[in-house]
Amino acid sequence: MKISEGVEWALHCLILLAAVPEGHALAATRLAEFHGVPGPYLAKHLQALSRAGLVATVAGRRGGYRLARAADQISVLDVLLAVDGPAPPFTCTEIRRRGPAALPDAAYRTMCSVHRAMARAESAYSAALAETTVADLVSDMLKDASPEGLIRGAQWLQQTLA
Amino acid sequence: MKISEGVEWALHCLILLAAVPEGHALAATRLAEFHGVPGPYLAKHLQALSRAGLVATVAGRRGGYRLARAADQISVLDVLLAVDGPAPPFTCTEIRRRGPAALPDAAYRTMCSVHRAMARAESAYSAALAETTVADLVSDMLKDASPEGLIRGAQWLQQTLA
DNA sequence: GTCCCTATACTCGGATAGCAAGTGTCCGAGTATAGGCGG
DNA sequence: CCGCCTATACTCGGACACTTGCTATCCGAGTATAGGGAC
Repeated sequence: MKISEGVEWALHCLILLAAVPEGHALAATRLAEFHGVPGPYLAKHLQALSRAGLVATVAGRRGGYRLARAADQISVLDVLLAVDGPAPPFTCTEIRRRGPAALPDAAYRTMCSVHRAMARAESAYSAALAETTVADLVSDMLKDASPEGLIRGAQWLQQTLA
Repeated sequence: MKISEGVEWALHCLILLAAVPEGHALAATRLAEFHGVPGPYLAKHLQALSRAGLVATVAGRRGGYRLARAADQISVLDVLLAVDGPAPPFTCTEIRRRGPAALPDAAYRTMCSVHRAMARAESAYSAALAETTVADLVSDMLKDASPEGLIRGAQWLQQTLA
């Protein structure tokens, strides 16, 4: 089990985008250089966020990405589903229907016990991610980050948007 | 994010092994043919369970696998960690330490907010899996399965162990 | 009849190929901007 | 001086190679068993 690295990148990008004032946008190249990650590949994940409707794109010369809705209306779960895909981590292959003890398909009305147990765990996982929003990440970050780092980030942002 | 298919197989194997009476064992080949999965590959995952101490191996002619401890002492989380590996799904690459707003490593005392959010969700996930045991899976399965299927399984097991 | 020995057949265990998905990169289509030109 | 037009430079979007890890398989080392022989 492994979560795509792009999820982490996307979340950090959304945190940064939350600091961009209305009417401005950040290009994929800028987001990449701020985070020190390969630009073209980050663009791929930003496109996924765009398809999912989490960020809006602004075309043209001073274009780029901006949040499509308020930061407290974007949950971490939304980001995970957008970047990593909506497929659940555990997929039941119904192996109980194979082998010498198999029965006709009509005999299997309910999920198998293994599937139920995994589904319960995934619900708990999703719930935890759904109740955390990008706005929460921002406030958590502001609470713990060193003033020095925040100042540098703000200066970079101001200079880049100018 | 995708969980190895072997996790499902391993759980079903443990459920079946829970039905094996004391003093007997089931070979990997038998477990594979009961579940209709490729034998040599299943063996690989059974070895992982063996390394983790969840199942005990019996060598020799009438050998095979049996549970290493009581079914209510084996949690689903144990199985996931044994088969899928102990590495957490989300790995923080500390991208906040890169780019123009980076600071010396000493400035980063706490986990970043993204990392904390993912860690919370994974804790909820692990907790849900830890409180479900193989014994629970067995009783759930017995509750819902059709009598016909249970009879066939019991017959197969009796015939195989004889 | 009982015990011991040997050969056997079966078991697990790790090392070895094949394949799919994630990772990383590139170039083309489209658009807001900036400058130049005409009125 | 103001408005319009054109060329430009920048943006996103999807299509193309590469690497890592999961999937699938095989053969070798080790052991309890079953049979045969000796006492």
